Amino acid sequence: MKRTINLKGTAKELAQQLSEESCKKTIVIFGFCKAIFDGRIKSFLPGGDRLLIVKKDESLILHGSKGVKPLNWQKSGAGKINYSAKGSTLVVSTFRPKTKETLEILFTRVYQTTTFDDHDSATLNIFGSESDLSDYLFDHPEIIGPDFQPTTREYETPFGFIDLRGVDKHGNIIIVEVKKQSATPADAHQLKRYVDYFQDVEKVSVRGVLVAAGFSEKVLSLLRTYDFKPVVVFWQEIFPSKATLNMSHTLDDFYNNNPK
Amino acid sequence: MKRTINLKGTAKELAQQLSEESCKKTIVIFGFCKAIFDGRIKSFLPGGDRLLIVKKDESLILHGSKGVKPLNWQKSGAGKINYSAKGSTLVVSTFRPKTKETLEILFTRVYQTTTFDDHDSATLNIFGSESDLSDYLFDHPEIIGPDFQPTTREYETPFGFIDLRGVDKHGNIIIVEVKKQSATPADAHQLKRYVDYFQDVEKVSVRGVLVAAGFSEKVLSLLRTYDFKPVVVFWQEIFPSKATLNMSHTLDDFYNNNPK
DNA sequence: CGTGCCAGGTGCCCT
DNA sequence: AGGGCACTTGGCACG
Repeated sequence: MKRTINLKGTAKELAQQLSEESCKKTIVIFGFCKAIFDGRIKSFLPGGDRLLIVKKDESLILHGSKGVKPLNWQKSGAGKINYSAKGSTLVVSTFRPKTKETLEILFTRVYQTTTFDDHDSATLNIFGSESDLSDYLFDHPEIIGPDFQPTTREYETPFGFIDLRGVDKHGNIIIVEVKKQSATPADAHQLKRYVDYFQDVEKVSVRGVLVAAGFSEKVLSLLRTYDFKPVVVFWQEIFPSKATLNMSHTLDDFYNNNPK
Repeated sequence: MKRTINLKGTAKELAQQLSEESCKKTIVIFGFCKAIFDGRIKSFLPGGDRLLIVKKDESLILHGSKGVKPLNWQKSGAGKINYSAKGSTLVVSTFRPKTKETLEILFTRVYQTTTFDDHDSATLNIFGSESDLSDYLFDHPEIIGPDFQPTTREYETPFGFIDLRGVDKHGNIIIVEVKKQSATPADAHQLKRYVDYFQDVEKVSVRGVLVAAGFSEKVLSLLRTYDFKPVVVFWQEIFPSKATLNMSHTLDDFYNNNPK
Protein backbone atom coordinates (compact mmCIF):
# COMPACT_ATOMS: atom_id res chain seq x y z
CA MET A 1 0.00 0.00 0.00
CA LYS A 2 1.30 3.38 -0.99
CA ARG A 3 2.08 5.80 1.79
CA THR A 4 1.65 8.91 -0.33
CA ILE A 5 -1.13 9.59 -2.82
CA ASN A 6 -1.32 12.59 -5.12
CA LEU A 7 -4.89 13.78 -5.51
CA LYS A 8 -6.34 15.12 -8.75
CA GLY A 9 -9.43 17.10 -9.61
CA THR A 10 -11.08 20.48 -9.57
CA ALA A 11 -11.06 22.72 -6.52
CA LYS A 12 -14.47 21.34 -5.60
CA GLU A 13 -13.37 17.75 -5.98
CA LEU A 14 -10.19 18.39 -4.02
CA ALA A 15 -12.15 20.04 -1.21
CA GLN A 16 -14.38 16.99 -1.06
CA GLN A 17 -11.48 14.53 -0.96
CA LEU A 18 -9.54 16.56 1.60
CA SER A 19 -12.57 16.80 3.87
CA GLU A 20 -12.71 13.01 3.88
CA GLU A 21 -8.99 12.54 4.49
CA SER A 22 -8.86 15.19 7.21
CA CYS A 23 -7.56 13.81 10.52
CA LYS A 24 -6.80 10.47 8.86
CA LYS A 25 -3.72 11.45 6.90
CA THR A 26 -1.24 14.27 6.75
CA ILE A 27 -2.21 16.59 3.91
CA VAL A 28 0.36 18.56 1.92
CA ILE A 29 -0.64 21.16 -0.67
CA PHE A 30 1.77 22.86 -3.04
CA GLY A 31 0.11 25.93 -4.50
CA PHE A 32 -0.26 29.65 -5.06
CA CYS A 33 -2.22 31.26 -2.24
CA LYS A 34 -3.12 34.32 -0.23
CA ALA A 35 -3.87 34.13 3.48
CA ILE A 36 -5.55 36.31 6.06
CA PHE A 37 -5.42 35.85 9.81
CA ASP A 38 -7.55 37.71 12.32
CA GLY A 39 -7.33 37.24 16.04
CA ARG A 40 -4.75 38.34 18.55
CA ILE A 41 -3.30 40.24 15.62
CA LYS A 42 -4.32 40.86 12.05
CA SER A 43 -2.04 39.60 9.33
CA PHE A 44 -2.43 39.24 5.64
CA LEU A 45 -0.22 37.58 3.14
CA PRO A 46 -0.34 38.52 -0.55
CA GLY A 47 -0.23 35.84 -3.23
CA GLY A 48 2.77 33.57 -3.60
CA ASP A 49 3.83 29.93 -3.92
CA ARG A 50 3.44 28.17 -0.61
CA LEU A 51 3.55 24.78 1.03
CA LEU A 52 0.64 23.90 3.31
CA ILE A 53 0.80 21.06 5.81
CA VAL A 54 -2.23 19.86 7.73
CA LYS A 55 -1.48 17.11 10.21
CA LYS A 56 -3.83 14.50 11.60
CA ASP A 57 -4.11 16.36 14.88
CA GLU A 58 -5.38 19.37 12.89
CA SER A 59 -2.29 21.44 13.39
CA LEU A 60 -1.86 23.56 10.27
CA ILE A 61 1.40 25.01 8.96
CA LEU A 62 1.78 27.34 5.97
CA HIS A 63 5.36 27.68 4.77
CA GLY A 64 6.81 30.23 2.40
CA SER A 65 10.03 29.93 0.44
CA LYS A 66 12.30 31.04 3.25
CA GLY A 67 12.95 30.51 6.94
CA VAL A 68 12.20 27.97 9.63
CA LYS A 69 9.16 29.80 10.95
CA PRO A 70 5.85 29.34 9.13
CA LEU A 71 4.04 32.34 7.60
CA ASN A 72 0.75 31.30 9.19
CA TRP A 73 -0.28 28.39 11.38
CA GLN A 74 -2.92 26.99 13.67
CA LYS A 75 -2.24 24.92 16.74
CA SER A 76 -3.65 21.47 17.29
CA GLY A 77 -6.93 21.39 19.15
CA ALA A 78 -7.65 25.02 18.32
CA GLY A 79 -10.55 24.35 15.99
CA LYS A 80 -11.91 22.52 12.99
CA ILE A 81 -10.30 22.88 9.57
CA ASN A 82 -12.64 23.31 6.63
CA TYR A 83 -11.99 22.67 2.98
CA SER A 84 -14.24 24.28 0.41
CA ALA A 85 -14.27 25.66 -3.11
CA LYS A 86 -15.15 29.14 -4.34
CA GLY A 87 -15.22 28.69 -8.08
CA SER A 88 -11.75 27.47 -9.04
CA THR A 89 -10.27 28.58 -5.73
CA LEU A 90 -9.57 26.02 -3.00
CA VAL A 91 -10.25 27.55 0.40
CA VAL A 92 -8.77 26.17 3.60
CA SER A 93 -10.16 27.92 6.64
CA THR A 94 -9.99 27.53 10.39
CA PHE A 95 -11.91 29.06 13.24
CA ARG A 96 -10.77 29.01 16.85
CA PRO A 97 -13.89 29.59 18.96
CA LYS A 98 -12.09 30.37 22.19
CA THR A 99 -10.16 33.36 20.87
CA LYS A 100 -12.38 34.06 17.86
CA GLU A 101 -9.37 33.69 15.62
CA THR A 102 -9.85 32.98 11.95
CA LEU A 103 -7.38 31.90 9.31
CA GLU A 104 -8.35 31.75 5.67
CA ILE A 105 -6.04 30.41 2.99
CA LEU A 106 -7.11 30.89 -0.62
CA PHE A 107 -5.39 28.67 -3.19
CA THR A 108 -5.99 30.13 -6.63
CA ARG A 109 -3.65 27.52 -8.06
CA VAL A 110 -2.93 24.05 -6.75
CA TYR A 111 0.19 22.47 -8.24
CA GLN A 112 0.08 19.26 -6.26
CA THR A 113 -1.91 17.76 -3.42
CA THR A 114 -0.37 14.88 -1.53
CA THR A 115 -1.80 12.81 1.29
CA PHE A 116 0.68 11.05 3.55
CA ASP A 117 -0.43 8.03 5.55
CA ASP A 118 2.29 8.47 8.17
CA HIS A 119 2.84 6.35 11.25
CA ASP A 120 5.07 7.59 14.01
CA SER A 121 5.04 6.39 17.59
CA ALA A 122 8.54 7.64 18.40
CA THR A 123 9.29 10.47 20.78
CA LEU A 124 12.23 12.82 20.57
CA ASN A 125 14.87 12.14 23.22
CA ILE A 126 16.79 15.13 24.47
CA PHE A 127 19.73 15.58 26.77
CA GLY A 128 21.41 18.83 27.64
CA SER A 129 18.52 20.93 28.87
CA GLU A 130 18.80 23.51 31.60
CA SER A 131 17.41 20.96 34.02
CA ASP A 132 20.26 18.59 33.14
CA LEU A 133 22.76 21.38 33.70
CA SER A 134 21.30 22.07 37.14
CA ASP A 135 21.58 18.37 37.97
CA TYR A 136 25.18 18.41 36.84
CA LEU A 137 25.98 21.42 39.00
CA PHE A 138 24.32 19.74 41.96
CA ASP A 139 26.79 16.88 41.53
CA HIS A 140 29.73 19.19 40.80
CA PRO A 141 29.26 22.08 43.27
CA GLU A 142 32.92 23.13 43.02
CA ILE A 143 32.04 24.76 39.69
CA ILE A 144 29.90 27.29 41.57
CA GLY A 145 32.58 27.98 44.14
CA PRO A 146 35.08 26.23 46.43
CA ASP A 147 32.78 26.34 49.45
CA PHE A 148 29.40 25.83 47.80
CA GLN A 149 27.29 23.09 49.33
CA PRO A 150 24.09 22.40 47.35
CA THR A 151 20.99 21.59 49.35
CA THR A 152 17.93 21.80 47.11
CA ARG A 153 16.96 21.62 43.45
CA GLU A 154 13.79 23.33 42.17
CA TYR A 155 12.97 25.19 45.37
CA GLU A 156 9.61 26.95 45.17
CA THR A 157 9.03 30.50 46.37
CA PRO A 158 6.14 32.89 45.79
CA PHE A 159 8.45 34.58 43.29
CA GLY A 160 9.12 31.47 41.28
CA PHE A 161 11.29 28.36 41.22
CA ILE A 162 14.90 28.55 42.28
CA ASP A 163 17.11 26.32 40.15
CA LEU A 164 19.67 25.52 42.81
CA ARG A 165 19.98 26.40 46.47
CA GLY A 166 22.84 25.81 48.88
CA VAL A 167 24.99 27.17 51.65
CA ASP A 168 28.60 28.28 52.07
CA LYS A 169 30.83 27.32 54.98
CA HIS A 170 29.59 30.35 56.95
CA GLY A 171 26.02 29.15 56.67
CA ASN A 172 25.00 31.90 54.23
CA ILE A 173 22.33 30.89 51.80
CA ILE A 174 23.42 30.80 48.16
CA ILE A 175 20.83 31.08 45.42
CA VAL A 176 21.92 29.89 41.99
CA GLU A 177 20.06 30.77 38.81
CA VAL A 178 21.10 28.55 35.92
CA LYS A 179 20.94 29.57 32.26
CA LYS A 180 22.25 27.46 29.40
CA GLN A 181 22.66 30.45 27.10
CA SER A 182 24.23 33.86 27.48
CA ALA A 183 22.78 35.75 30.43
CA THR A 184 20.20 38.46 29.77
CA PRO A 185 19.26 41.44 31.94
CA ALA A 186 16.00 39.64 32.73
CA ASP A 187 17.98 36.72 34.15
CA ALA A 188 19.80 39.05 36.53
CA HIS A 189 16.49 40.57 37.59
CA GLN A 190 14.96 37.14 38.09
CA LEU A 191 17.80 36.24 40.46
CA LYS A 192 17.40 39.56 42.26
CA ARG A 193 13.76 38.66 42.83
CA TYR A 194 14.68 35.39 44.53
CA VAL A 195 17.42 36.92 46.65
CA ASP A 196 15.10 39.74 47.76
CA TYR A 197 12.52 37.15 48.74
CA PHE A 198 14.91 35.35 51.06
CA GLN A 199 16.32 38.52 52.54
CA ASP A 200 12.91 40.13 53.12
CA VAL A 201 10.96 37.09 54.17
CA GLU A 202 13.49 34.80 55.79
CA LYS A 203 15.68 37.59 57.19
CA VAL A 204 18.91 35.82 56.35
CA SER A 205 22.09 36.72 54.48
CA VAL A 206 21.87 35.59 50.89
CA ARG A 207 24.40 35.44 48.05
CA GLY A 208 23.28 35.28 44.43
CA VAL A 209 25.08 33.36 41.71
CA LEU A 210 24.18 33.48 38.02
CA VAL A 211 25.43 30.61 35.90
CA ALA A 212 25.42 31.16 32.13
CA ALA A 213 27.38 30.50 28.96
CA GLY A 214 28.41 34.14 28.74
CA PHE A 215 27.88 37.60 30.13
CA SER A 216 27.51 40.90 28.30
CA GLU A 217 28.92 44.09 29.79
CA LYS A 218 25.40 45.29 30.55
CA VAL A 219 24.57 42.16 32.52
CA LEU A 220 27.91 42.22 34.33
CA SER A 221 27.21 45.79 35.37
CA LEU A 222 23.81 44.71 36.70
CA LEU A 223 25.42 41.86 38.64
CA ARG A 224 27.92 44.27 40.18
CA THR A 225 25.05 46.53 41.23
CA TYR A 226 23.30 43.62 42.94
CA ASP A 227 26.59 42.13 44.20
CA PHE A 228 25.95 38.83 42.46
CA LYS A 229 28.58 36.46 41.17
CA PRO A 230 28.71 35.48 37.49
CA VAL A 231 29.91 31.95 36.73
CA VAL A 232 30.71 30.99 33.16
CA VAL A 233 29.98 27.35 32.34
CA PHE A 234 30.85 25.84 28.97
CA TRP A 235 27.99 23.41 29.15
CA GLN A 236 28.38 22.36 25.54
CA GLU A 237 31.83 21.04 26.39
CA ILE A 238 30.70 19.35 29.58
CA PHE A 239 27.59 17.46 28.68
CA PRO A 240 28.54 15.28 25.67
CA SER A 241 30.14 12.52 27.74
CA LYS A 242 27.33 12.54 30.26
CA ALA A 243 24.79 12.69 27.47
CA THR A 244 26.31 9.70 25.76
CA LEU A 245 26.25 7.86 29.06
CA ASN A 246 22.64 8.73 29.81
CA MET A 247 21.49 8.04 26.31
CA SER A 248 23.67 5.02 25.55
CA HIS A 249 20.99 2.39 26.01
CA THR A 250 18.67 4.28 23.77
CA LEU A 251 21.45 5.29 21.39
CA ASP A 252 22.22 1.60 21.12
CA ASP A 253 18.68 1.10 19.89
CA PHE A 254 19.16 4.05 17.61
CA TYR A 255 22.18 2.70 15.81
CA ASN A 256 21.19 -0.98 15.77
CA ASN A 257 17.45 -0.83 15.40
CA ASN A 258 16.22 -1.55 11.92
CA PRO A 259 12.93 -0.18 10.61
CA LYS A 260 10.08 -2.63 10.73
CA MET B 1 6.45 24.10 -16.97
CA LYS B 2 5.49 22.05 -13.95
CA ARG B 3 6.07 23.62 -10.55
CA THR B 4 6.43 20.31 -8.75
CA ILE B 5 8.40 17.28 -9.89
CA ASN B 6 8.49 13.92 -8.16
CA LEU B 7 11.93 12.36 -8.34
CA LYS B 8 12.56 8.66 -8.75
CA GLY B 9 15.57 6.44 -8.27
CA THR B 10 17.79 4.68 -5.76
CA ALA B 11 19.12 6.42 -2.68
CA LYS B 12 22.31 7.15 -4.57
CA GLU B 13 20.46 8.58 -7.55
CA LEU B 14 18.21 10.66 -5.30
CA ALA B 15 21.21 12.03 -3.40
CA GLN B 16 22.75 13.04 -6.70
CA GLN B 17 19.60 14.77 -7.99
CA LEU B 18 18.95 16.51 -4.67
CA SER B 19 22.51 17.83 -4.54
CA GLU B 20 21.90 19.44 -7.92
CA GLU B 21 18.53 20.92 -6.99
CA SER B 22 19.74 22.17 -3.61
CA CYS B 23 19.25 25.94 -3.25
CA LYS B 24 17.39 26.07 -6.57
CA LYS B 25 14.11 24.52 -5.49
CA THR B 26 12.30 23.66 -2.31
CA ILE B 27 12.80 19.95 -1.58
CA VAL B 28 10.18 17.86 0.19
CA ILE B 29 10.85 14.27 1.22
CA PHE B 30 8.21 11.93 2.60
CA GLY B 31 9.91 8.98 4.26
CA PHE B 32 10.80 6.82 7.23
CA CYS B 33 13.78 8.22 9.06
CA LYS B 34 15.83 8.48 12.21
CA ALA B 35 17.61 11.68 13.17
CA ILE B 36 20.38 12.71 15.51
CA PHE B 37 21.29 16.23 16.51
CA ASP B 38 24.37 17.27 18.43
CA GLY B 39 25.16 20.82 19.41
CA ARG B 40 23.64 23.12 21.95
CA ILE B 41 21.75 20.02 22.96
CA LYS B 42 21.84 16.34 22.07
CA SER B 43 18.70 14.83 20.65
CA PHE B 44 17.91 11.66 18.87
CA LEU B 45 14.79 10.61 17.18
CA PRO B 46 13.95 6.94 16.64
CA GLY B 47 12.53 5.77 13.34
CA GLY B 48 9.17 7.01 12.11
CA ASP B 49 7.39 8.48 9.13
CA ARG B 50 8.41 12.11 8.66
CA LEU B 51 8.17 15.04 6.30
CA LEU B 52 11.39 16.83 5.47
CA ILE B 53 11.44 20.30 3.93
CA VAL B 54 14.61 21.92 2.66
CA LYS B 55 14.12 25.43 1.38
CA LYS B 56 16.22 27.34 -1.12
CA ASP B 57 17.83 29.37 1.65
CA GLU B 58 19.00 26.06 3.17
CA SER B 59 16.66 26.21 6.11
CA LEU B 60 15.73 22.63 6.96
CA ILE B 61 12.59 21.48 8.74
CA LEU B 62 11.79 17.92 9.81
CA HIS B 63 8.14 17.43 10.77
CA GLY B 64 6.57 14.52 12.60
CA SER B 65 2.92 13.55 12.57
CA LYS B 66 1.89 16.01 15.27
CA GLY B 67 2.27 19.60 16.35
CA VAL B 68 3.29 22.93 14.86
CA LYS B 69 6.86 22.70 16.05
CA PRO B 70 9.31 20.64 13.97
CA LEU B 71 11.11 17.65 15.50
CA ASN B 72 14.46 18.84 14.17
CA TRP B 73 15.52 21.82 12.12
CA GLN B 74 18.39 23.94 10.93
CA LYS B 75 18.31 27.68 10.42
CA SER B 76 19.10 29.36 7.14
CA GLY B 77 22.70 30.39 6.74
CA ALA B 78 23.84 27.98 9.41
CA GLY B 79 25.71 25.63 7.13
CA LYS B 80 25.74 23.49 4.00
CA ILE B 81 23.27 20.66 3.55
CA ASN B 82 24.67 17.42 2.16
CA TYR B 83 22.83 14.60 0.45
CA SER B 84 24.48 11.21 0.26
CA ALA B 85 23.68 7.51 0.19
CA LYS B 86 24.81 4.76 2.54
CA GLY B 87 23.65 1.65 0.78
CA SER B 88 19.90 2.00 0.39
CA THR B 89 19.73 4.75 3.03
CA LEU B 90 19.41 8.37 1.97
CA VAL B 91 21.37 10.58 4.35
CA VAL B 92 20.69 14.28 4.74
CA SER B 93 23.25 15.93 6.97
CA THR B 94 24.13 19.44 8.02
CA PHE B 95 27.06 20.94 9.86
CA ARG B 96 27.03 24.35 11.47
CA PRO B 97 30.65 25.39 11.85
CA LYS B 98 30.04 28.23 14.26
CA THR B 99 28.44 26.13 17.00
CA LYS B 100 29.82 22.77 15.82
CA GLU B 101 26.27 21.52 15.52
CA THR B 102 25.52 18.48 13.43
CA LEU B 103 22.21 17.10 12.27
CA GLU B 104 22.00 13.76 10.53
CA ILE B 105 18.78 12.43 9.07
CA LEU B 106 18.78 8.84 7.85
CA PHE B 107 15.96 7.88 5.50
CA THR B 108 15.75 4.10 5.36
CA ARG B 109 12.65 4.43 3.23
CA VAL B 110 11.69 7.23 0.87
CA TYR B 111 8.03 7.20 -0.10
CA GLN B 112 8.11 10.31 -2.25
CA THR B 113 10.55 13.07 -3.15
CA THR B 114 9.12 16.29 -4.53
CA THR B 115 10.90 19.38 -5.76
CA PHE B 116 8.92 22.62 -5.72
CA ASP B 117 9.95 25.46 -8.00
CA ASP B 118 8.30 28.10 -5.84
CA HIS B 119 8.30 31.85 -6.40
CA ASP B 120 7.28 34.18 -3.62
CA SER B 121 8.15 37.85 -3.38
CA ALA B 122 5.38 38.71 -0.93
CA THR B 123 5.94 39.72 2.65
CA LEU B 124 3.61 39.10 5.57
CA ASN B 125 1.84 42.24 6.76
CA ILE B 126 1.01 42.45 10.44
CA PHE B 127 -0.92 44.86 12.59
CA GLY B 128 -1.49 44.55 16.29
CA SER B 129 1.98 44.30 17.83
CA GLU B 130 2.88 45.55 21.27
CA SER B 131 4.35 48.64 19.68
CA ASP B 132 0.97 49.37 18.06
CA LEU B 133 -0.70 49.01 21.45
CA SER B 134 1.73 51.47 23.02
CA ASP B 135 1.01 53.92 20.22
CA TYR B 136 -2.69 53.50 20.83
CA LEU B 137 -2.31 54.13 24.56
CA PHE B 138 -0.26 57.23 23.84
CA ASP B 139 -3.22 58.53 21.86
CA HIS B 140 -5.80 57.34 24.42
CA PRO B 141 -4.16 58.11 27.80
CA GLU B 142 -7.51 57.98 29.63
CA ILE B 143 -7.27 54.18 29.46
CA ILE B 144 -4.28 54.32 31.81
CA GLY B 145 -6.01 56.70 34.19
CA PRO B 146 -8.08 59.89 34.31
CA ASP B 147 -5.09 62.13 35.00
CA PHE B 148 -2.43 60.38 32.94
CA GLN B 149 -0.52 62.66 30.58
CA PRO B 150 1.86 60.76 28.28
CA THR B 151 5.18 62.39 27.50
CA THR B 152 7.52 59.84 25.92
CA ARG B 153 7.43 56.56 23.99
CA GLU B 154 10.39 54.18 24.09
CA TYR B 155 12.34 55.97 26.79
CA GLU B 156 15.80 54.46 27.26
CA THR B 157 17.31 53.63 30.65
CA PRO B 158 20.30 51.49 31.62
CA PHE B 159 17.73 48.83 32.54
CA GLY B 160 16.06 48.82 29.16
CA PHE B 161 13.41 50.66 27.20
CA ILE B 162 10.33 51.99 28.93
CA ASP B 163 7.25 51.54 26.79
CA LEU B 164 5.40 54.64 27.89
CA ARG B 165 6.28 57.49 30.25
CA GLY B 166 4.10 60.31 31.50
CA VAL B 167 3.04 62.46 34.42
CA ASP B 168 -0.07 62.90 36.56
CA LYS B 169 -1.58 66.26 37.52
CA HIS B 170 0.67 66.43 40.58
CA GLY B 171 3.76 66.13 38.43
CA ASN B 172 4.57 62.57 39.57
CA ILE B 173 6.26 60.47 36.95
CA ILE B 174 4.26 57.50 35.71
CA ILE B 175 6.04 54.54 34.12
CA VAL B 176 3.87 52.27 32.00
CA GLU B 177 4.94 48.79 30.97
CA VAL B 178 2.78 47.44 28.14
CA LYS B 179 2.15 43.75 27.52
CA LYS B 180 -0.26 42.43 24.93
CA GLN B 181 -0.70 39.10 26.70
CA SER B 182 -1.39 38.13 30.27
CA ALA B 183 1.10 39.62 32.69
CA THR B 184 3.88 37.41 34.04
CA PRO B 185 5.85 37.80 37.26
CA ALA B 186 8.82 38.82 35.13
CA ASP B 187 6.79 41.70 33.68
CA ALA B 188 6.01 43.00 37.16
CA HIS B 189 9.63 42.79 38.12
CA GLN B 190 10.80 44.47 34.94
CA LEU B 191 8.56 47.40 35.83
CA LYS B 192 9.93 47.40 39.36
CA ARG B 193 13.46 47.80 37.98
CA TYR B 194 12.41 50.80 35.88
CA VAL B 195 10.66 52.47 38.77
CA ASP B 196 13.63 51.83 41.07
CA TYR B 197 15.90 53.37 38.46
CA PHE B 198 13.93 56.62 38.36
CA GLN B 199 13.57 56.83 42.12
CA ASP B 200 17.27 56.14 42.73
CA VAL B 201 18.73 58.18 39.92
CA GLU B 202 16.27 61.01 39.42
CA LYS B 203 15.17 61.27 43.06
CA VAL B 204 11.55 61.77 42.13
CA SER B 205 8.23 60.18 43.05
CA VAL B 206 7.31 57.48 40.55
CA ARG B 207 4.17 55.44 39.99
CA GLY B 208 4.21 52.18 38.08
CA VAL B 209 1.44 50.95 35.81
CA LEU B 210 1.35 47.52 34.17
CA VAL B 211 -0.93 47.14 31.16
CA ALA B 212 -1.81 43.60 30.12
CA ALA B 213 -4.62 41.42 28.82
CA GLY B 214 -5.00 39.72 32.18
CA PHE B 215 -3.48 39.28 35.62
CA SER B 216 -3.00 36.11 37.64
CA GLU B 217 -3.36 36.18 41.43
CA LYS B 218 0.39 35.75 41.80
CA VAL B 219 1.12 38.78 39.62
CA LEU B 220 -1.57 40.87 41.35
CA SER B 221 0.03 40.06 44.69
CA LEU B 222 3.37 41.20 43.31
CA LEU B 223 1.84 44.43 42.07
CA ARG B 224 0.30 45.07 45.49
CA THR B 225 3.72 44.51 47.08
CA TYR B 226 5.27 47.09 44.78
CA ASP B 227 2.23 49.37 44.90
CA PHE B 228 1.79 49.26 41.13
CA LYS B 229 -1.46 49.61 39.26
CA PRO B 230 -2.74 46.86 36.97
CA VAL B 231 -4.70 47.98 33.92
CA VAL B 232 -6.58 45.41 31.86
CA VAL B 233 -6.78 46.24 28.16
CA PHE B 234 -8.81 44.14 25.75
CA TRP B 235 -6.53 44.94 22.88
CA GLN B 236 -8.22 42.37 20.69
CA GLU B 237 -11.40 44.41 20.89
CA ILE B 238 -9.69 47.74 20.39
CA PHE B 239 -7.39 47.30 17.45
CA PRO B 240 -9.51 45.87 14.62
CA SER B 241 -10.85 49.24 13.54
CA LYS B 242 -7.40 50.77 13.67
CA ALA B 243 -5.97 47.75 11.93
CA THR B 244 -8.47 48.01 9.12
CA LEU B 245 -7.68 51.69 8.78
CA ASN B 246 -3.92 51.16 8.65
CA MET B 247 -4.16 48.19 6.35
CA SER B 248 -6.95 49.36 4.10
CA HIS B 249 -4.81 50.32 1.12
CA THR B 250 -2.97 47.02 1.27
CA LEU B 251 -6.11 45.06 2.11
CA ASP B 252 -7.61 46.59 -1.01
CA ASP B 253 -4.78 45.02 -2.96
CA PHE B 254 -5.35 41.82 -1.06
CA TYR B 255 -8.97 41.44 -1.99
CA ASN B 256 -8.78 42.78 -5.54
CA ASN B 257 -5.41 41.59 -6.66
CA ASN B 258 -5.53 38.58 -8.96
CA PRO B 259 -2.67 36.14 -9.22
CA LYS B 260 -0.47 36.68 -12.24
C1' DC C 1 28.37 40.95 14.41
C1' DG C 2 26.59 40.87 19.25
C1' DT C 3 22.87 42.44 22.42
C1' DG C 4 18.34 43.03 23.63
C1' DC C 5 13.64 41.85 23.20
C1' DC C 6 9.02 40.78 21.08
C1' DA C 7 6.30 36.70 19.43
C1' DG C 8 -0.39 35.06 16.88
C1' DG C 9 5.64 32.69 20.19
C1' DT C 10 5.11 26.82 21.13
C1' DG C 11 5.47 23.22 24.21
C1' DC C 12 5.86 21.17 28.81
C1' DC C 13 4.79 20.42 33.31
C1' DC C 14 2.57 21.89 37.27
C1' DT C 15 -1.71 22.81 40.12
C1' DA D 1 -8.16 24.82 32.04
C1' DG D 2 -4.67 28.19 33.55
C1' DG D 3 -0.22 29.64 35.34
C1' DG D 4 4.71 29.73 35.15
C1' DC D 5 8.71 29.06 32.39
C1' DA D 6 12.29 26.84 29.19
C1' DC D 7 13.37 26.84 24.30
C1' DT D 8 18.64 23.95 19.37
C1' DT D 9 13.50 29.34 21.07
C1' DG D 10 13.17 32.33 15.87
C1' DG D 11 13.32 36.69 14.01
C1' DC D 12 14.04 41.72 13.99
C1' DA D 13 15.90 46.07 14.92
C1' DC D 14 19.61 48.57 16.63
C1' DG D 15 24.43 49.94 18.37
